[in-house]
Amino acid sequence: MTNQSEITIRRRRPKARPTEILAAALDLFTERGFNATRLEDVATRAGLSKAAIYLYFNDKASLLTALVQATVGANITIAGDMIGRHQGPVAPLVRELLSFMAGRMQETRMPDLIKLVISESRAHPEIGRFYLDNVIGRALPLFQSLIERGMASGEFRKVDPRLTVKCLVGPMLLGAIWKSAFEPIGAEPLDLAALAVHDADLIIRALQP
Amino acid sequence: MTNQSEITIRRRRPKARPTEILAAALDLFTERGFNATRLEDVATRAGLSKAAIYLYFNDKASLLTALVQATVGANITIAGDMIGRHQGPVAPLVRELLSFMAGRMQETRMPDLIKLVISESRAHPEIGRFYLDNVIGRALPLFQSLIERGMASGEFRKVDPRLTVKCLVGPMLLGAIWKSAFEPIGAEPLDLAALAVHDADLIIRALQP
DNA sequence: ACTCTTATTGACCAACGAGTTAGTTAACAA
DNA sequence: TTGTTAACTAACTCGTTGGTCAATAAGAGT
Repeated sequence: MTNQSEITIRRRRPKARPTEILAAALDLFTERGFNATRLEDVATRAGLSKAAIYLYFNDKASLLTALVQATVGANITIAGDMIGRHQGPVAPLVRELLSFMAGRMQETRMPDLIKLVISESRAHPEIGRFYLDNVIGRALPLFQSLIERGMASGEFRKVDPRLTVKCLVGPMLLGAIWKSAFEPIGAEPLDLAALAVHDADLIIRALQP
Repeated sequence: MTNQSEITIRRRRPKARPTEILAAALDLFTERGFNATRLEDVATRAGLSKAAIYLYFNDKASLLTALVQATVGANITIAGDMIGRHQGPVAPLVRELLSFMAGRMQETRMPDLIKLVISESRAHPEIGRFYLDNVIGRALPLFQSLIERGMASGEFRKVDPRLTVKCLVGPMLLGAIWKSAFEPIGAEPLDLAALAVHDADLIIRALQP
């Protein structure tokens, strides 16, 4: 408020702008939600004017699209590598992957982004479609291949891999929504790491022949 | 469009209004989302004027609150009865309860309502809080007591009941979001009944001593 | 110093939609 | 028939905000 060093000095830094804008947008979208966030506020937080945002993005929705693109892709690629590289029994890898997910959920703003995508997928189908194709459509088959590998080697009993994958991932989705939607309004904190361990434990046991 | 019988005849039917308004609101909220729905449209679909809505509801948000209250409370009570009445081994009851949930998800608009609550809990904390207290805060302990009963009788092995409940419910939440957020934009349909059966199956197996 | 390019902005607008109000009409009782 | 009340609406207010544009200034090159 009384911060005198906040006097805006016009600067031309076209390279740095987009990421600054996205960072500000992520902050505000997760704090107040997509609709309640005024582009004006994104601008001030990013240290430029609202009009300048339109030099770098087409409209409000494309901010969200860019955010999803920048954030989620990387994690899936890492997970894919983990799975591709791995040899031997798959049970430890299942544990490792779930713990990896839990870690990302605690450290990054993935839960908020997931909530945003779910919330806005009606009003902005492009965003939902992108998420469906690039996150869900990649993550689920990845896990599914893992289960199938375990079944082929006799490590796991025969089950429907598609349903099993959803049972494996469901609790983590619950965790994400818990963190992003319910903790902010007073729900007791949920230990995602512990949930991941327990989840992996239950599913692996359930898959013993 | 050319429906001549649509000439609006003013009627005074105060008893019927609220439910008609809520029905219209539910339709539109789930179709277009909460923010994108104009109160004007709710009014026309309900067959009255926007101003009349304010005779029955305080504001837009209270429409959503009323919707949640009317829809979710009943189911939980039913589930509570099922659990209270039940005797003997709990495994069959777990299956029955999950299948009951799946049924409600397929037949009613619960998935859409859940998505709405999640989406709007930031902008309208009262709604989120209500859901937290009356749905989550009732449903989870209910399931938890069931698990604990099974553990006490020796039917289940000892596990953390809180985490286990979340692993049990998570897949159903995934199902709800799948139906409400992703199926409308082209995701392959998900058989919730089959998911419920599989989910119950996995968890019960995982809980064998 | 002086251009020239382009990043940046202040000021604007059009549209929109939640909520209000003053007036109108249905229903019913006396 | 008429008066009264409660249900209802047309038409308005008013704050809000996404998006635009002409004007401005920062920096690079000369």
